[in-house]
Formats: sequence, structure tokens, C-alpha cells
Amino acid sequence: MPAAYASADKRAELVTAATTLLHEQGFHRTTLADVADRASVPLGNLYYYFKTKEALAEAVIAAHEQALRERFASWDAAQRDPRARLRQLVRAPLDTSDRVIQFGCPHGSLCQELEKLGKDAPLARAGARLLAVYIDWTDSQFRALGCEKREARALAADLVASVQGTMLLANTLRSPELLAAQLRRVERWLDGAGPSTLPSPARPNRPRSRS
Amino acid sequence: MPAAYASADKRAELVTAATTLLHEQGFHRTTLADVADRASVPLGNLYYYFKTKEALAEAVIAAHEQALRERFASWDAAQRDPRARLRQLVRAPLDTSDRVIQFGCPHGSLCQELEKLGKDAPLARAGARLLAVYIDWTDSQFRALGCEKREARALAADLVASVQGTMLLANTLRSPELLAAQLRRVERWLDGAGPSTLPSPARPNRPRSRS
DNA sequence: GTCTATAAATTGATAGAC
DNA sequence: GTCTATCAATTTATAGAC
Repeated sequence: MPAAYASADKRAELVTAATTLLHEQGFHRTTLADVADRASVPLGNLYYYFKTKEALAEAVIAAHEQALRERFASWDAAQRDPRARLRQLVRAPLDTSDRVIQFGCPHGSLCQELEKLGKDAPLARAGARLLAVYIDWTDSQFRALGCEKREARALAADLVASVQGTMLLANTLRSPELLAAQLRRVERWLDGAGPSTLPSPARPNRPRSRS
Repeated sequence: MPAAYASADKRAELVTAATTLLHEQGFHRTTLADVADRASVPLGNLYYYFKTKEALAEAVIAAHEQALRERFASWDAAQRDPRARLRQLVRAPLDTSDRVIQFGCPHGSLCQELEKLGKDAPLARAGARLLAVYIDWTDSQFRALGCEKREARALAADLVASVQGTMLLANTLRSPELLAAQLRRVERWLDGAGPSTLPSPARPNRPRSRS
């Protein structure tokens, strides 16, 4: 039934267009006309799928959230060593280096903008879920490494904060070199991070390809 | 001559009002009417002092920049130990903890928003100067600690990224506890950071008041 | 220099034909 | 379900009196 799917497709196309534009321009600077144009949908038609601009943004965040969970699940499946999984997280910004340099982190920059709507704003709460997904997954990796509850939580915050801060700096200074160099340093820090009671966990296939 | 000073005062009041509002609401969400109201100045009068909204924002950034330089200079004067100066930097967000939790870092969140205007946008370049001031000062402290050029640069990026990332997380998750706990961890990291050739510099009056 | 009124453009959202 | 036309509100910026 092409008709039924056409509807779902247009909705998905609108979300995709909005996702890109929210990353590139931010929420407030992106107009619904921008989104409609990019999705090749007449402006008025957009309101058939999303009652308000906020509803569209919530759909974008929901899509981000699902994509994040899927990515984490694929790392969980591909790597047995939690430390190797965390390395994927640290290296991830390099896969889209150009866009990170130009527009910052698609999740972090969105959160920063949405938080200014106020702590009770639905969009702010939705954005916060994104970062929570990051931290919760990172936390569970450190737990799998043998960290106790409090330490795993703190190390997760350390790691996510470092990666987020690195992207902010690299974006602001427009420096791909800074992005790569600092992420490498975070990776090195990660190799030493872990349960403080143990000296250092075994790292069988620790890659030293660079430098 | 009260008349001459009235002019300078109103200009300064507009900048102050705009600084607060840009922090609380961001650039795009803050209207010139907001600024005029908060400064108790009629809207039309604002244009006597600032030709455009961008010009006002540039004045805000210039004020931020000057305030930053003065703060750094006061730390330079008050502390002889570069590591003690860097501790001030790490602890600084605690002085305005409530506002950091509510609105994020006044400099970092502004940069993130302005960078989306494009790398050649005057406001984006102005914002980038702010973070550059942070990094340059931090860099010079690590140099004073005896770090070589490249290492000092990298450590400065480490430190500023960690603090910025921590503020982003604490703001998004609305957690003063996370802010305090993570900044304490950055401080502990700082105590161990330094020239890699030396084991660890002397820390005469290292405070352990917390915990 | 200061202020009121308003222009000009943008934009979120709706009405209503098809 | 889809699309055009348009409203209503907002907002940057200007005109012109005082």
C-alpha cells in the first residue's frame, strides 16, 4: 500500500530534514519553511504531521535517541571488551569530523540551546534524555570493567564531559587537529581509567596504530 | 558632568542587561525589546547606542573578554603557584553554581550558539576569541609549570574541555552535585598534571578541606 | 540625546479548496 | 491527505517629534 507508506515516508523525511537543520542552524534559527523546503514538502503540509514546531523537535530528539541506542547496542555486540566499546565512543566524532568542526556535537549543542527554554520545558527535558543515554551506557561499561557504583558514575561523567568539551573547543576554534589530538588523549586517559583497586586491567588488543 | 556620563552609563547598562539575557535566553531568543526593558531604556533609544543586534552582541562579548582578562590578571597577582591559579579556574563555576546549573556556562553556551552562524560570521569569530583567552591563559600557566610548548597546549585543551564539558552536563542534567563532584575530580587530575619528565611538583599549601 | 510611533520583514500557525 | 493562500504575532529597524 504505497499510499499508507507515502505518509510514513514524508513524516520520516521531515524528521530527517529537521535533524540536519537543527544541527546546522540550531532550533531557534531553523524555520519550519526551511524544514519543509528541505524535505520538498509544502509548508502547510508539515502541520498535518506535526502540530507545532516543538512537536517536530521532539520527534527529532526521539530519532536521535533511537539512533544512539542502536549505535550503543551495535558496539555492545561487536566488542567484548568494555574498554574497546568505550574507545568507539571516544573515536565516534572522528567519523563525522567535518560536521563536528562546522556545527559542533549534534546532541550536545542541541541540549545547550534547549536547556535555555527552562528546566520544565518539555523540549529541555527531552534533550536531557539524550545526554542521559550517553552517560548511562558509559556508566554500564565502567561497571562491566569492575568499577563500583559511584566510581563508574563519576568516570562516565568524566568521559562524556571530556568528549563533549573537546567537541565544543574544536567547533569554536574550527580545528580538526585539536579534535583528533584531544580525542587521542582522552583515549589514552581511558586506557588507564578503571577500578582504582586494580592496577590496570588486561588490554589484549590495545591498538597503537597512530603516532 | 552628569549628562556625558549618563550616556556612558546607559550604554553600559544596555550591555549589562544584554549580557544577562544572552546567558539566560541565548542570542536568538533574546529580543531587543527584552534588553531595552531590562535596562529601562525605550526600545528606539537602544539604536542610538547600537546600530544592530549584532553590534550589541559584539559589545557583550567584548565585555566578557575584558572581564575574563581582568579575572585572570587578578589570579596571576594573587597566586604565585601556577597550579594554584589553575585551581581557581576549575573552582570558578562553583561561585555562580546556581546560574551555571540553570543556564550553562555564559561563555561556552554563547560560543556554541554563535558558531552556528558560520565560520566567517563576525559574531562567531568574536565568540571564539573568548575561548581562546581561556586556553591561552591556561596554556601559559602550564608553561610556567615547566611544560614544553606542545604539552602545555594539550594540557590546556584538556583542562578547558573538561570544565566546559562538566558545565554542559551539569546544566543539562540540572545537577549541582554533578558540577561540584566533577570539578573536584578535575582538580585532582590537575594536581597530577604537569611536565611528564618530572614526577610531581611540590604542592605546599594544597587544600584538602572538602570530601 | 531621548522618546513615540510605525514601517518592513519574518515566521508560526490556520483556513479552506481540492 | 495534500496544497495554496493568508492570518496574526513577533521583531529588527527607522522616521521624526521633542
